[in-house]
Amino acid sequence: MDSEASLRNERKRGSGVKVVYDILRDEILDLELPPGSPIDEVQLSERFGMSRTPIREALVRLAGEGLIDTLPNRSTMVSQIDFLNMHSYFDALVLMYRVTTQLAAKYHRPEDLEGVRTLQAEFADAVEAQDALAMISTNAALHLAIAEAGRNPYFTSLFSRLLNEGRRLLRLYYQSYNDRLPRRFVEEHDEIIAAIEARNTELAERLAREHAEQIVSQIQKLLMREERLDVSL
Amino acid sequence: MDSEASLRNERKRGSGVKVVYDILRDEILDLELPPGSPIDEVQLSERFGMSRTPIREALVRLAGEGLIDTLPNRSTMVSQIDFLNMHSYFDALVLMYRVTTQLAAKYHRPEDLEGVRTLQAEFADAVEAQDALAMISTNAALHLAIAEAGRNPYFTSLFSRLLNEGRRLLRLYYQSYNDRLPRRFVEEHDEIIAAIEARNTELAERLAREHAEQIVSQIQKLLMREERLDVSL
DNA sequence: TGCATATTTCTTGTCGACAAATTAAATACA
DNA sequence: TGTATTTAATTTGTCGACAAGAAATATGCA
Repeated sequence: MDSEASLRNERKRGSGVKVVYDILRDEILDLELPPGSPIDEVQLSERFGMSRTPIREALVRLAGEGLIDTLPNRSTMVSQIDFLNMHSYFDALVLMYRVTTQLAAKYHRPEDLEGVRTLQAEFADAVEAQDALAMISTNAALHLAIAEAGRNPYFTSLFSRLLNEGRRLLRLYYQSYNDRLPRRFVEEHDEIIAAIEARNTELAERLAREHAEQIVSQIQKLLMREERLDVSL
Repeated sequence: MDSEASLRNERKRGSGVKVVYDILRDEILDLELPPGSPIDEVQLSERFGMSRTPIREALVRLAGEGLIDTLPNRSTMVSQIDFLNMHSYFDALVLMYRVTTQLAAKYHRPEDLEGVRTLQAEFADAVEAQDALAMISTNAALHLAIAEAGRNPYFTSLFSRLLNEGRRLLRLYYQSYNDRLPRRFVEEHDEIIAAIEARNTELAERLAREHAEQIVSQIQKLLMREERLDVSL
């Protein structure tokens, strides 16, 4: 497993941290590194064929985004998904859906919508193919593109963080995405995009709110189902 | 100037980065390090009496919060205050004022209000003493305490970031705070706290919104005055 | 055997040094 | 004198090594 380490000498100076950061980030979000997994610096330095210094820098960045937890002088591990404060997450997610969509209707430029439409087409393909993992990631990319058209970096960065955490959460339950609901999401996306294009801020906000609440209520149903399973075991 | 470096040997392992991070952060927010200031790693390592490694880690964290900008292989410097996208900042600030106050009215516990009242008293003292710098920092602390009573870490962390950036911004114009307006802020704070205690979410949200818009419009007036000055020079 | 203490092992935090990238200075040339 | 190319100096990115803390293991003692 030295496919990454073998790049040792062809790496450009300064690119190491980004590579490590991106790969670890994806592995955490895809649950390849499940919550609670220990993060060993020397192990990572062997795997990526570089010293501990750049590894460490990547870990500091991940810790800054709350993806890993570091206990001083002790182990560092992938952060837990907090099921207790889930309502905080849903509150923030719904609000960001609303406000970013509203701002997109207000401030977008025509060329922004091209990228959005491309991603919407990819999302529709993923739904058609019943590829739940692709649905999750293209959905996040789509809404992030809408947020960027709203041109408020504060909202966009918070929204991005929330969508990433959601990616981790949804991956736990992606099996149940194989029903008829996603098709409704495709239609809702189309409506939202149309409202943005028409610069109808009120409608865009309302549709985004309903869309977000749909998603949240579905996740909550999944969580409750899971809880019942826990009890019955 | 080796008052910091002289602590070399009494420092506990692992505390170095936090010290450097905290000090640099304050110096940036207080404009002792104005936007655009170059950050030299070896200079800092001499000043703090430690190697470049912990300095570097502190800088990575500061970069993660957008307080410094790092160009690869080149200099790193204190990030600029972005006057062009100011409306994004105000939009986000007002929304966070509203939502955190609303959630505080909903979820606060009685003991939360003790800390809030203490900070409100400190704010009133600062206004009475016409200490603009203290007003800025106690005001931020007060609203952050309210946000924490709302118990949504996503909103609280974004709000904290916004208040910090505001601290930097306001410090540019704090002279003009020596007028009668701050007294009105004291009264508005009292009303907001009362609404929170009464768990009147709608009122709390409305008051917070008006309060935030007051502040924003005052800052905007200051900015416009400054622009006129720029033109006349 | 059961518990407290000492020792070893393992992981993290820090260090000084080196090498690559960039910038500044110096030299060559028209 | 002005511009292009080389050379030196500065600064960042990376490395290997060492030391401090904490955890695991071993030892001493009742």
